[in-house]
Amino acid sequence: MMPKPSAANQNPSVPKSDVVYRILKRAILDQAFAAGTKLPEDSIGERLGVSRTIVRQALARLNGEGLVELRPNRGACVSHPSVEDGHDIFVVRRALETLVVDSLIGRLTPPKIEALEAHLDAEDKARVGDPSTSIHLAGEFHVLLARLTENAILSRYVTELVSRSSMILSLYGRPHSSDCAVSEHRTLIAALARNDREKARELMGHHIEAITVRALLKSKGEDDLAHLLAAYAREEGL
Amino acid sequence: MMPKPSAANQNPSVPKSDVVYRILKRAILDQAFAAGTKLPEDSIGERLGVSRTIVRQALARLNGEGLVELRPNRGACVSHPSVEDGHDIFVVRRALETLVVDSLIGRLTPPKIEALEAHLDAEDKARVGDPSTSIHLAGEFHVLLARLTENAILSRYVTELVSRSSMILSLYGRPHSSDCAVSEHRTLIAALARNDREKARELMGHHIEAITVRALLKSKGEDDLAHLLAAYAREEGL
DNA sequence: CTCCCGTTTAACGTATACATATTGTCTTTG
DNA sequence: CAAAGACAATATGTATACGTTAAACGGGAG
Repeated sequence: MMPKPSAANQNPSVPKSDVVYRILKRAILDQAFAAGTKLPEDSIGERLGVSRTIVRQALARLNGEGLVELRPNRGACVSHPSVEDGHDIFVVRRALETLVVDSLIGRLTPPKIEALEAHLDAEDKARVGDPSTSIHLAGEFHVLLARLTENAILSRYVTELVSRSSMILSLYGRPHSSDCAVSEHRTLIAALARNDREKARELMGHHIEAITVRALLKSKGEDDLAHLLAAYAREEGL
Repeated sequence: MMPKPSAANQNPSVPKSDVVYRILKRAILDQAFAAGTKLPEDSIGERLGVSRTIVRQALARLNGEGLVELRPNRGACVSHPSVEDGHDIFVVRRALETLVVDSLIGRLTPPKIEALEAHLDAEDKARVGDPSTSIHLAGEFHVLLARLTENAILSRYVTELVSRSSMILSLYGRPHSSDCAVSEHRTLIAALARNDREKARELMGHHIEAITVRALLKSKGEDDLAHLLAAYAREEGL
């Protein structure tokens, strides 16, 4: 049996903890680990050929981003956000992505617009291919948009929210909803390109709302076992 | 010399790394450490009576919140945000705090309003006392407001932004600017209490803008030595 | 006197070892 | 038979040790 999954020793100039962080993050977002899955430091470290120290750091970081829950003395597990968490996330996301649009108006240089359109093309191409890639690109679109504002904090927050949105979508969304319609992205970019602030804001608002509906649609009182039980327990006075 | 600063061993049910995290965070926000101060794991651990492991975790967490800069293989130091960072922070803060107001309208129960007014009274009392306490309370007001939305993500972001704002203020603000005028907080709460959404939004917007001006006022081309040097260097083609 | 390069030193990155807390199970007892 | 307590297994919390990197220093050549 091979001691490591693949890839020989990487350049040590990139800390291992970063590598493990990315691996775990990707695994979680790709739903390789279902929500609630326990993430023991030992097994992960052994599987990845690193010590617990590294895994621990990665888990702490993921916890900071809301992807991993860290229960003291009880181990880490993949986050299982509630429907309420979902609402909270999308409410904040709408505010911040509207700010993204605002920040971008009047500051989108031609090369930036090109980058965006290149991304749209990629999204289109992926639409007929791997659905996993398609979903990933749809999220990346929003991340790219945020990054173009050159506002580091805004970019970081949007990135985090997009990640968590994708968790919400996988938990409560339609089985194979295509996340974001590419056409909505296109019309938004068009409005941005002609510096139509009001239209762009409106489009982004509607777009996020559409995503919200898709992500939380299935949630009309099903599937969120923990949440339902909590409701019943409350009725019983527990 | 005493091996530990004070306080006997605490309950081990609260992880030491949390304690160290809070100590360092407070120290940074109280400006006990100036911006740019190096934070070597060894010395801090020795001083606090914990191992490097603990300090390391705390530093990583602070880095995640933007209070500490973590240069690979070169150690950690207190963040030294630029004026541009300051602008970025306040832009996002305005968007999110406006969202806070929006979320609160129509949902402020009497006990919540009482809590807010109690805080305002505390702010008033502190105004004549310790200026450090006063500044701290002014920030806490915004944190409290955000927490009352019961939106965990929103609350976390606002808390983080308030922390970073205080760093900006200490770096670029007027020497003894009183951060937030308590009166601005009072009028805002009044508007919230009578569910006047438009007025409350407007007041919050103006308030954040006022804070922004106070925090970045001194920055008209002075004090930010590194930034200025960088500008000159750029002119000289360096 | 200045610049370059090998040496030194301090600090980080990582692994490992020990201590401790929690969970599930088994036994015992009413 | 059910419930309470003890024990073992598992996994985390923390400390320490080792290897390596990068900044600091000092000597020699130009």
